[in-house]
Amino acid sequence: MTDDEDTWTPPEILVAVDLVILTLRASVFHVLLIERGIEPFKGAQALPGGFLNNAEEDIYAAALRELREEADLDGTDLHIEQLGAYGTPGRDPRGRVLSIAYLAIAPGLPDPVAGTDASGAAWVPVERALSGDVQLAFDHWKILDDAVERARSKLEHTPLATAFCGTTFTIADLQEVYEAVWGVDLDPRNFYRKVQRVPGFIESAGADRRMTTGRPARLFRAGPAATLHPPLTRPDPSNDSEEGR
Amino acid sequence: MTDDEDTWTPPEILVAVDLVILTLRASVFHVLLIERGIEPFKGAQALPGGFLNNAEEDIYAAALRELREEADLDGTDLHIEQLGAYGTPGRDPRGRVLSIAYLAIAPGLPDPVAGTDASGAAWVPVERALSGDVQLAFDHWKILDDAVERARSKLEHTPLATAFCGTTFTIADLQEVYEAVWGVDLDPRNFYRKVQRVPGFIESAGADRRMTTGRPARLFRAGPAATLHPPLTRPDPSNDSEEGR
DNA sequence: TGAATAGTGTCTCTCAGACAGTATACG
DNA sequence: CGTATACTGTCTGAGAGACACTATTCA
Repeated sequence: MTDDEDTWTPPEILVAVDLVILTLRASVFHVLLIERGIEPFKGAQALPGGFLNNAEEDIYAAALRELREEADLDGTDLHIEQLGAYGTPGRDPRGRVLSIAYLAIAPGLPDPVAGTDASGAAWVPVERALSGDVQLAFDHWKILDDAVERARSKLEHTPLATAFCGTTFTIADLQEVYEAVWGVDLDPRNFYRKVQRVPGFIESAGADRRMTTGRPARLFRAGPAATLHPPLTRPDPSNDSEEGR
Repeated sequence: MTDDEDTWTPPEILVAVDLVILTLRASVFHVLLIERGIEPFKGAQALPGGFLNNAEEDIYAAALRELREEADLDGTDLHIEQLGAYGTPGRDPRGRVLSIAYLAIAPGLPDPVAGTDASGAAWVPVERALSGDVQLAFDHWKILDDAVERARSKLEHTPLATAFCGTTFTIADLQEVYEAVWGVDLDPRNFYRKVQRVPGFIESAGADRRMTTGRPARLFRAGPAATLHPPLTRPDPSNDSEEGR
């Protein structure tokens, strides 16, 4: 905006939207990946996403549209937040593409995605997707890594864990979310008290119960709190090299 | 990416970079704002920023360039991180502009910015900038608000506060940062112990001292830690309506 | 009845906040 | 000497983690 005021015009750039859709399936933390059918990165796995439809489309609306087209999910039910912009030149071999990444959290979906627009959509365990065994297209490994860290961190200070559950859930369900996303084991009894003590985190959903062997559990729904006071802190990973005392 | 595979081409969009530069001046939390000299929003205050130079420029590099051009700051010394993308259609009355916002933290700069590219650059207290008394251009109020909340939050879990100080600082300096950014008063004695206990937060910078009235203070520099364990938590704002006991 | 899961009580250790008290500079 | 700032010690109450114990269901 300094030199060449008369002749210079700002460049126009291709803008895309990428989605990191996280969920819990059978108590395991999963992400939705799609096998690319065309070059570049043909045959590799990629996050669902695509370009803006037109120069007037809102980026958030584009994220909702891709969610519908590629995962057959209704974004109005889900937690969605923006992760950030990934715009390093060269990240797409076809040319300059600026991608806005979104993080979506879905309640456990029992069946693999089928009949969707993209062929080869599949839920992949996050641990496997980040392990290096899976070939990820573009800079999608970095985007996924950022998304997972964002989710892990937000579990501590926000009620994000409830977004992994349905409208009602038990405290054991909530604990499964924390254990799967953080990759740790938690004491059910301490977890129980801790969660109950945070004002506005969860509230009772009637005297309802639930089928299982053992004593029925109370059902809860997400409460009005936007942040957790006190927070639920992750166990310190510095206690790794522990001895049997 | 679904219909009109043969005829449709993705739209190209103008991409800009906006900077939220935060610092401490005389123990008060400030942000750098620039008075706009041209329409739209002529006469209003705006965050420094501008369009990408060309279609190959990296967005992070563009942020560094704007930092140099508009604030005469060298980004290699500063903490810089991406805040997010702001792309609502209509945010710029001239047309569709997607803006990538960056957060920069600078050590206290004693003098107002002068001799810079943009006329009317000024440090404005954050509280005043967000109060509504200052007319902010575009959606810059929202960007600033997000940036301030990001900074406040990161003070808890990362050594970000050291980015507000020079290479060496006293613990009292660090406390001023926390007090100014959070807008609270802290007990110096508890703060002292708390900060010292976090491994890797700060480390002694020799037996150096410092001029002031009263006992000289030890100097420290930023330590190697990327996150603070345990964190420094903000006082609970729910203790507002307190009585005199 | 036993197995399985849900939920409670209680102990101990650590940490946060309050604040008395000591140390070292300047005038 | 007093004053101002830097730093240390100690008390108390709240929360984290460990774990014994009670409650309620199904087979």
